[in-house]
Amino acid sequence: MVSIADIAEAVGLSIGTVSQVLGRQDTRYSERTRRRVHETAQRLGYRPNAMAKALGRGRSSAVGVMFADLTGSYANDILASALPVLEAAGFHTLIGVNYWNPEREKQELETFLERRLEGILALPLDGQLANYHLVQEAGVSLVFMCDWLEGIPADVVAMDGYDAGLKITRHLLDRGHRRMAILGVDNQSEQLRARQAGIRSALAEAGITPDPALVRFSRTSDPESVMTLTREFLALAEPPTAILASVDAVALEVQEVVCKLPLERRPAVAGIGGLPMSGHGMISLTTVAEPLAEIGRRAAELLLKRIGKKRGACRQDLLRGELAVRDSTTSHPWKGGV
Amino acid sequence: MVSIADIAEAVGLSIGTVSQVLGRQDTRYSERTRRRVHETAQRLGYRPNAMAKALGRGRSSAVGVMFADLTGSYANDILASALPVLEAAGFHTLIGVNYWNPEREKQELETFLERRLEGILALPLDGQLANYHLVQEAGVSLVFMCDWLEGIPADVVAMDGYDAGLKITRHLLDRGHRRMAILGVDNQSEQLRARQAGIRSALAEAGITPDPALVRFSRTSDPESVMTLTREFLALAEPPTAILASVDAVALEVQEVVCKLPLERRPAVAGIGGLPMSGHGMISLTTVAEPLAEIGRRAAELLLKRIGKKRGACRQDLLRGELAVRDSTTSHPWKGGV
DNA sequence: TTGTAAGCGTTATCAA
DNA sequence: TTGATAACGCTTACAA
Repeated sequence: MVSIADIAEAVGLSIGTVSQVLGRQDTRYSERTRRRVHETAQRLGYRPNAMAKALGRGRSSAVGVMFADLTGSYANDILASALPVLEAAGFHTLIGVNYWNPEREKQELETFLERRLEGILALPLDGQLANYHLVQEAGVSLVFMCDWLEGIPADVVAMDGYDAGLKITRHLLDRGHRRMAILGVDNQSEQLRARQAGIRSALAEAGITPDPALVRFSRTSDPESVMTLTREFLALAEPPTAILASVDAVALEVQEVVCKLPLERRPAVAGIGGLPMSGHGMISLTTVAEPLAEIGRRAAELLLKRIGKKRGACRQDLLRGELAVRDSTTSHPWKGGV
Repeated sequence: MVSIADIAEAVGLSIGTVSQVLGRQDTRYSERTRRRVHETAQRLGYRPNAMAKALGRGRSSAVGVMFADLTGSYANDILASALPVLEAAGFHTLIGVNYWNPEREKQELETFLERRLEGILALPLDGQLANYHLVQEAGVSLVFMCDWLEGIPADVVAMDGYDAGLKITRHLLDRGHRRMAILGVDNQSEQLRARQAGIRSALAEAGITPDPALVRFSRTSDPESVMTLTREFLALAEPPTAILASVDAVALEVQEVVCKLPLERRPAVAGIGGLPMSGHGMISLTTVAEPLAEIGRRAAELLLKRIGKKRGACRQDLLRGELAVRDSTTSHPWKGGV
């Protein structure tokens, strides 16, 4: 691999000079020198060594982004809007995936730290305070996206879950539903808690006390669990007229069951999140869409600010999601209200 | 940041000793020394600097994986099976995304090279020979996944597109379709070419010469284009009884249009790829599923071999996809054949 | 069993 | 406008 030293030798200049010419767009060297250095670098096929550079400068100029998985378009959409911001500021971005495994989350964060990343954007697994303690002890800037950890003092950019819960529930109420089932997940992250709170508030507003039999929590990422609960709802003496899931993925599973029923027995279904799948004409799930692009952009900007000046109060940036009304709550027998 | 030198000083040993103790599981040092070094490292909160380590050893122990985007579960599933293999061999994995932009693909590959990655797993954009020439000139091991570039001598692990085309077409023929529309995409990658070839072979087998009016190519990633073509098919004097898309994403768009039609006018729809969405009960698209997990695992293994011994003939590992028969081709008026 | 010292490929500082 | 030289944090002979 050709190094700066090879260029220096080939062109008959010192290493320092070559480094300077190649590293800055300074004009403190003669036109002739600069031209010769660049030409030689080109000719020799020189490619800077990022690690040596980082070591020499004392900073990696890189940040990390941590996701639980890469399904749907979560990671895709967030990165699409975060990357340009980060790159414009001269940062390279490493992507970490923990596959919902706390152990792996720790491991990935650890490699982030070993690579001396200057900041981390993370969608944290719920309950893993220790992992992010690690990050903060290491003095690395941290911004949570989409969710957060009570107890870790970091900036947050996320959808306003309370508002989302409120919106979707009011929508169902508006359509005349008085008896709706609430399907949460046992993964009790702050974001999900907020959504639940919003849902309950909306019900309370309408003077409805949720029937305990209609409030259940499915095991995370276990489709079977969701289907079973759904069937139980439907088998009740007085089944719900609507099923509201606090996460789109769960709502989609609910639909798997519901779509087998004859039209007149199907409850309305709604979710929260805005998975791309929910927008397909054959699924058409009513939901509140998380503004992922906006979240990614703002999170990146906030991280840059943090990297700039470490200290300062934590910002909690909650963005409103948009209600997407679709067939799953409108083209039903009770269309137009009771 | 605490370094190996800090530990050495604190414990009263030389830097070399500390490095050895921390870096190997050798037993060539006294029990006492090893214990003290480890304890001190722990106490001081030492975290090795990955970049310094790489520089010192002359190898990065890292590889890169390049994707076009992170939607669906392509990247997710491939990584899920590739990462364990790579990690077991002591490699860290960097993820690159090019968002279908050749310029960005080049840029990302360039940073891979600047970080001195030892190998690259890539799902290449079609037609960008130059980008991967770059990689090979740099002497970095390369394995293509899912698709490949004619002209770049690299190992390949992908679904057998020809076989997939054959399978899905035969399935439609079996169900009695004689007049089917073929919807490709103008992105003519090798994988897509192979699928088209398979489709044509199956038709030829059945003695069918495709009606030119029924073979069209949509602009990649342009839903409008797909919908328009679909409507044109349906508006023909003699409309097709089935629409076969060479990519699931396109088939899903076709379904967007088709699902609005009354049942008796709906053609069957089929795709190739196996997007997770296609398996949802409300979509239920017949397709040939790419064995992503297997592709990821094998690609990683092949890459490791390549990193071991650079030279050797290129392997082209084509895996059979599995036909998933679903409602989109079975629950139709012509169910059971013409 | 431990220490010394020469790299690895840069950047940065300070003379010349 | 250039050239030495000391970092950066670690590995790895080789010497003691």
